[in-house]
Amino acid sequence: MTKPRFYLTTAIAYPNGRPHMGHAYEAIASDVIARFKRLDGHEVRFLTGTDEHGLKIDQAARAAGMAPKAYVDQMVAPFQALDAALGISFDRFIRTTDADHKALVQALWQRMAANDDLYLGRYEGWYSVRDEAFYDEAELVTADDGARLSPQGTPVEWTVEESWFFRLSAYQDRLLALYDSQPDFIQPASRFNEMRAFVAGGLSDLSVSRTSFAWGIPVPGDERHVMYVWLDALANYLTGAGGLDGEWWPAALHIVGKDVVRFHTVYWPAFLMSAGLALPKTVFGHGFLLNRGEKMSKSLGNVVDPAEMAQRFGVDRLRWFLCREVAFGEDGSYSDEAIVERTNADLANGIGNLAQRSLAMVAKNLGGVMPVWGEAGETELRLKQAFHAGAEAYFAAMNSLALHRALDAVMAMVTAANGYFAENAPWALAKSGDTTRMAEVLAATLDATRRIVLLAQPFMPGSTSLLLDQLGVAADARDFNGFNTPVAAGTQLPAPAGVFPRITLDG
RNA sequence: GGCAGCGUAGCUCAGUUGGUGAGAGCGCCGGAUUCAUAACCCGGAGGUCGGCAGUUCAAGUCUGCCCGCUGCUACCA
Repeated sequence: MTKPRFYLTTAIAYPNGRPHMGHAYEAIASDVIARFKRLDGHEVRFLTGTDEHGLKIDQAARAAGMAPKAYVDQMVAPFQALDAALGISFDRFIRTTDADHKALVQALWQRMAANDDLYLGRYEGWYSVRDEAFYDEAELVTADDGARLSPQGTPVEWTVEESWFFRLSAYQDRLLALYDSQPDFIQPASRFNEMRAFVAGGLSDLSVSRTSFAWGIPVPGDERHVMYVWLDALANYLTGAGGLDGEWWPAALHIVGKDVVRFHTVYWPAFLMSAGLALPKTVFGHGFLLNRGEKMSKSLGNVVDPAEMAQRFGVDRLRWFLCREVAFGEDGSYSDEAIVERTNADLANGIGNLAQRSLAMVAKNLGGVMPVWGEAGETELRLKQAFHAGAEAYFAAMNSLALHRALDAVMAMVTAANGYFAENAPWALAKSGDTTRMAEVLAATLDATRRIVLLAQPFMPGSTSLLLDQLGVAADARDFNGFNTPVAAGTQLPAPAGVFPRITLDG
C-alpha cells in the first residue's frame, strides 16, 4: 500500500542574530515528524531555511559595513551549523536569496496581478523599523520623554510610501469557508478560533511592497518597489516544492511558531487562492520555550545557545527532553535540572537500562546469541496486550502531532517491559538451571526492547541506531513495516554497551 | 471593553455526554531484589479539584458572581 507523499516545512528563520532555543525546538519537532513519516512509509520532503530580505537585515548589514548578501552569508552559517548539530534531516535548506526563489516570487506576483488582486496605492502611518509593522495612531504609547513608541516599545516614525496592495479584503468569505470546511487547517484548535475571529472581524487590504529600501525581490514591472517580506518569505514553501507547479505542492504541514500563525493561516492561503494554487493541508502553531518559566531575552541574560546545549547533554537527550516534556502546541519550560532529571529517568533508568539488563544476560548466559521464543504464557500475553495498546496510542498520537503523547505511550511500554522482566526474574531462572525458560523470557524482553527503540527512532536517531545495532536489527528492518518481525533466533549479537549513561548537573 | 481558554497532589498535567471511595508521570518515603546505568519491581505519604452561591437524589464535570493567569481582538476621551 502506497502512502501519500508528505511535504512539511519549518518556518524560515530571520538571520539577524544567532539561533536560539526556539529555532532548535521548531527544527527538532519538525524533524521528528519528518522521520516518523519516512519510517511509516511516506515519501517525505522536508524543507527548512532562512528568510534573508528586509529592512532589518539591510540596516544590520550597513551597520556592519557589509553588503547585505555578504552579511547574510555570514549570518546563515550558525543556523546551518545548528541544524547539523541537531541532526535535522531536511531535504533542502532554502535561502530566500536563492536564485530560483527570486524567480518564483516574481512569477507568483504576476499570477496574483493577473487575477487583478494587486493595485498601486499609498501607505501612510506610524512605522516601526524594528517591528517591520505599521501602527494606528491609537495603538501608540508615549514614552517618559514624550517620544512616540509602538505597543512593543520600539521607535516609530510617520511614513508615507507608495505601495502595492493585495486585495486581502476580497478573500474574507473564502477564508471563512476554508476554515469551516477544513477545521484541521489551523492547529492547535485554540488558534483556530482566534484566527477565525480575526478574519470574521473584517480584513483590510495588505501592503505588499516597499520603496524605502532595496534589499528585497523587485516587483516585476515596477522595480522601484521590492516585495513585502512576508510575501517573499511565505513563497519559500512553493520554491521548496519545486516551483509554482512543483511536484511537492501542496504542503501537508507547515510547522510555525504561534507568533506567525496569522501570516500562515490568513495571508498565505489568500495569496495562494489569488494565484490559483492549492492550499496546504495544515498549519501547526507550536508554543514558545521558556527558560525556567521566563521568556528568553538578552536583557535577562538567559539566552542559551542550543548548539552548546546539544553538545553538553547530547543531541538525543535534548531532542527527547523537548518532545517529551513540552506538550506540542503549548508553551514549555526547560532548565538544566529538568533535562538531567527527565532524561535520566526516561533514558538511563528506562530505555537504556532495559536494553542493558536484557542484553547483558544474553551475552553472559547465551553467548550473545538471540534466543528462541517459547510458548506464550500469561505474562507474555499481558506484555503483548500492553504493547498492542502502546503502539496504537503511539501512532494515534504521532498522526495527530501530539508528540509528547507518543512518548507517553513509549514510556508505558518501557514500564510494561520492565514489569515483565522483573516478574519472570530470568536471573533466578539462570541460577536454578532453567535455561530454556530464561531464554524465552530474554527473547520476549529483547523483542519488546526492539519495538520500543523502533518507535523512539524519530526522536533519537543516533542513539536508537546504536541500540538497534546491539539488538541485532538489520539496517533494512528498521522501518515500521518491520515492527512485528522479531530478530531471528540464532542471530549473533555484538557485545552490549550502555548508550544512555546517567548524567549529573556537574557533568 | 469584547471573545476564547485556563486555574486538580511539591512539579508537569489526564480527568468522555454530571454518578462506584479523585488519577498518571516525575520527585519524595518505605519494602523487596540483585540481571542491570545505586537502576528495575512492589507499596506509601501528599489534594477543601481557585473562592462563594446555586441547580440536582448526585458536580472537579452544569449555572451565576468573584479572584488570578493566558491568548486573540477592539477602543480611549
